[in-house]
Amino acid sequence: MKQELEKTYQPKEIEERLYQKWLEKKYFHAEPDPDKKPFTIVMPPPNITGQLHMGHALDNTMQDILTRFKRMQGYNALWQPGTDHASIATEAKIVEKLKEEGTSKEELGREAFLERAWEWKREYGDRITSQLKKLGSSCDWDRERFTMDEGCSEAVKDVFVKLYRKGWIYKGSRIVNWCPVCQTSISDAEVEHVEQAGHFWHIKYPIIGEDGKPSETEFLEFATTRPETMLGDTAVAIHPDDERYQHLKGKSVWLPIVNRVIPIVEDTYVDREFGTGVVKITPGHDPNDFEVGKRHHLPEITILNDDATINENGGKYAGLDRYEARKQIVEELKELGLLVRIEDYSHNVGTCYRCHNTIEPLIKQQWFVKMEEMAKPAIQAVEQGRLRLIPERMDKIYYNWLNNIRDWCISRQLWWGHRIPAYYCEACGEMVVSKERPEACPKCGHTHLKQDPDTLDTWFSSALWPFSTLGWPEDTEDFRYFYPTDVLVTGYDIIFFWVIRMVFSGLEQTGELPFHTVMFHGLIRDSQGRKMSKSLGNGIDPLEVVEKYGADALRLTLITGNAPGNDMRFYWERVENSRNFANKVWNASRFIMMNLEAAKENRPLEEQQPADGQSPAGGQVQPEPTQVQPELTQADKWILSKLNELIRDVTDNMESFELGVAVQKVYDFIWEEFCDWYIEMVKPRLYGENDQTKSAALWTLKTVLITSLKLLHPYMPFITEEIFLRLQSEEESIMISSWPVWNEAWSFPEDEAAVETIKEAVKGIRTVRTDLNVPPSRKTTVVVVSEEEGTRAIFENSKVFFATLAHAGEVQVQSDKAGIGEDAVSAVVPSATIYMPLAELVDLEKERERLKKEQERLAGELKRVNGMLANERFLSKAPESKIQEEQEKRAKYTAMMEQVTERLKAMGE
RNA sequence: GGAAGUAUAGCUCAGCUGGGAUGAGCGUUCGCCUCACACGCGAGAGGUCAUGGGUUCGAGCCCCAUUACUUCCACCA
Repeated sequence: MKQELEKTYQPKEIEERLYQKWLEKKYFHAEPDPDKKPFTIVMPPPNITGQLHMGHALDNTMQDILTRFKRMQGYNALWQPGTDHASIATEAKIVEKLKEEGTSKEELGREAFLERAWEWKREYGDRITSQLKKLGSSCDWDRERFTMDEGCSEAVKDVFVKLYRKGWIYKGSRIVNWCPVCQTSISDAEVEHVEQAGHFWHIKYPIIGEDGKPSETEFLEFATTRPETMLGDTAVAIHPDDERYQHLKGKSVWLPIVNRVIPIVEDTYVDREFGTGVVKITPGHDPNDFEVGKRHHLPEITILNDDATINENGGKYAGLDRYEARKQIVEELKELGLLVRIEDYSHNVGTCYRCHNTIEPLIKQQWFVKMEEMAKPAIQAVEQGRLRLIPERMDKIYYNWLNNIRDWCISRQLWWGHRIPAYYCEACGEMVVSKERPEACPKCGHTHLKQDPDTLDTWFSSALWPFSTLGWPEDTEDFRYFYPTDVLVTGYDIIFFWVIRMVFSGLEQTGELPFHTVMFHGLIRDSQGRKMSKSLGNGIDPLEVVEKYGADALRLTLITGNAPGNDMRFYWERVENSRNFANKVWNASRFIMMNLEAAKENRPLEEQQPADGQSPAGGQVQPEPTQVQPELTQADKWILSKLNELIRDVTDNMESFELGVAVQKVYDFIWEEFCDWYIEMVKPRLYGENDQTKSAALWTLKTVLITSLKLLHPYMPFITEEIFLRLQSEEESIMISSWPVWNEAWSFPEDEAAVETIKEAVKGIRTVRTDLNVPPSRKTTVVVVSEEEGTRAIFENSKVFFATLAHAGEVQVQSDKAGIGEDAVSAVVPSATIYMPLAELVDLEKERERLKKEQERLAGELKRVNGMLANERFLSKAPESKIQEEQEKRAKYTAMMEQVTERLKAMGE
């Protein structure tokens, strides 16, 4: 406290130093403690390939706010961090790098490739976590986990085997989404449908005549967006009731190019209204056709290789890329006279969510999770209110997905990830699903078993994250104590990938919901409302913001005005405003510290008598300075009372996850009430030589500051800690101090109202002076006239405020207008009329205009209130309190109107 | 083809279960370097809360319809 504080807040050095201290002191670390209630949040694990972006910054700021809030409330708060191996994304990056090096994963081989991947993990795995630290994240780094840790992998194997034994994981040959670039199958959730401009090729196949030969006159016409798939056509379908084609039932068509006779089948899947009402059926490459094929026992012909080139079933087109083949096939059909026309057509194409290339439906042997049974309890959890989604509208999205859920394809043809715990006997082919590699085949006893080459969908392990990180499936103390977790904070974009899968996995595996609340936030967009993306180059690096303005400023920016589930635009101007607020807090503190220092030199400040506070979690709490000093003035009581209300409101808002609203209230309180009013009001007492109330003022300044810093701490951890430590040496950190609690002793409704009255009068005087261009240097005599004795008493005791806040010289308070000149100007406020003899300074014509304007305004107000009170139905139906409220307003406005009118009359109007 | 969201001050957004829009930041106008802060202080201007109906004593908020933009889901080949 010795050193002089900088005039502006300099976050950089402070943030680094404090975070280091927090780490050293282990404040973030949580251990099971039966005497305290736990509060747990699991961090959505960022990808090891990832770089911190604004989405992470928002996500983690919210989690940190909740964690710090609960920690201060006395909960045993655990914020569990970790990273995700992100199998497909990481593997793609490594493959890319290998390509640059002129090699490939095949060349390297599986083992060497995995070694490279682990190297990658070691190199980049903690990049993102070190970036998170720059934000001030108070997660328990001692507990950092990785989805491919031994423990998490154990959980994955355990769940896989359990579900397999239950029959809810199965292996089957089904049509799946195949990404020819990533060279793996992906789940339905991982397919992004993108509208693309394409073509509709109208093609006709000759009908096989009675003679068994293709007709030269009779054709069946249809249209397709993927002509190359004709190589795999095994039928043509019509609707059974389509009158146009009744005569073709049971007949066949000639498949050109491949020269194959394929049947005409009848299926209600065909929409008669669409196109010609004819569909070519390619069971090998279209999910619907696959179903049709099953119903009609059609052969399934695969025509594509894994890299989307045509395979040997494509005859002369074999080896060509899918698009090249398409081009040439269209050309050949045209030559054959079978291409009717080409139409421009815009349609939805499935693309891979990782590499954005067009996926191909392919028939593959894959592993699936049966979803029907597990979906049900997940739906019920929300229906019954046991799981709360914020905002509530997410419920519908949640239900919609679960009600239409299809089996989850979990196998990936990738190397980086959890390998599927299935083993095949090399002798008899028997499959064994087991956590450990079996010694011998249970069927034939052969000892050579080969593990399934596939790995699991990366989301399979993320789905277990809330409990696998706590040691499950072992019955650990951590798991018993911290699980279920409390709140999950995440973006709405991963509700399907992750949130829902955690819910049903948690319910199935642990019998409990993994969390009771999910708080969704939106996206951070650029100033034009566009998504921040690498390709657009419009992303803003959160670390750059931290570097320039500090982590606290970034955090405040991201939270202020951010409503759950809504997107938000990023503006540098908003960060500047946050920085300005930090500076405001800094300077208010600087002012208070300077005065505390000055006072110390004269006489020691009395220590407060703390009263016991009780935390909702029943944990140990720091004492609250609830004892009120006897010499507190009205102003002191007013700010304490306001602060008390703030404590209650902010706590309520935070309990309801209304973080943006809560911080706005703290902001307004500190800047307006505390800085602009209270500190200004208190100055004369501090500067006075022998003011009796000086120590009360100092006590109040310090108490209000510390308390509001605590309320602000979850949002702006660094600056609040820095000031807290400089202000008082007895507590070692604000982050482990106790959260303020509303208390009766700080409730002063009368003093609150009195100071509001004074503020009103001060504002009235200021307005008049400004309107009439009275220079600030000009002090004026102020005469406050009020007929009401109580009001006079308030003003009588507050004369000093008119001097400091309203440029007043002499102040008189009286019950009538005795001695007031006809040419004084006046400020009419609800509680009083205030006169200032300024005639020689102002243009009286201007004063008349001003009063007339005021008269107009009051007339408007009176019209409204009178209208309401004249309405009989309002009087009979509205609640009594509302009516009374309006009546009071009427009285107030009527009185003010009288004053203004009288004043105008006096001025010869 | 379904479903959701958004439409409030020049800009970006808050506005809790319906009760005067004294809403916030930025911008803007005027006056101030007032001994914590010009990253500041004081005083303003600026909104028929998208449109049309309805419910209600009373609607930014509830209901219906419409328009615009955004997003999610969906197998119309």
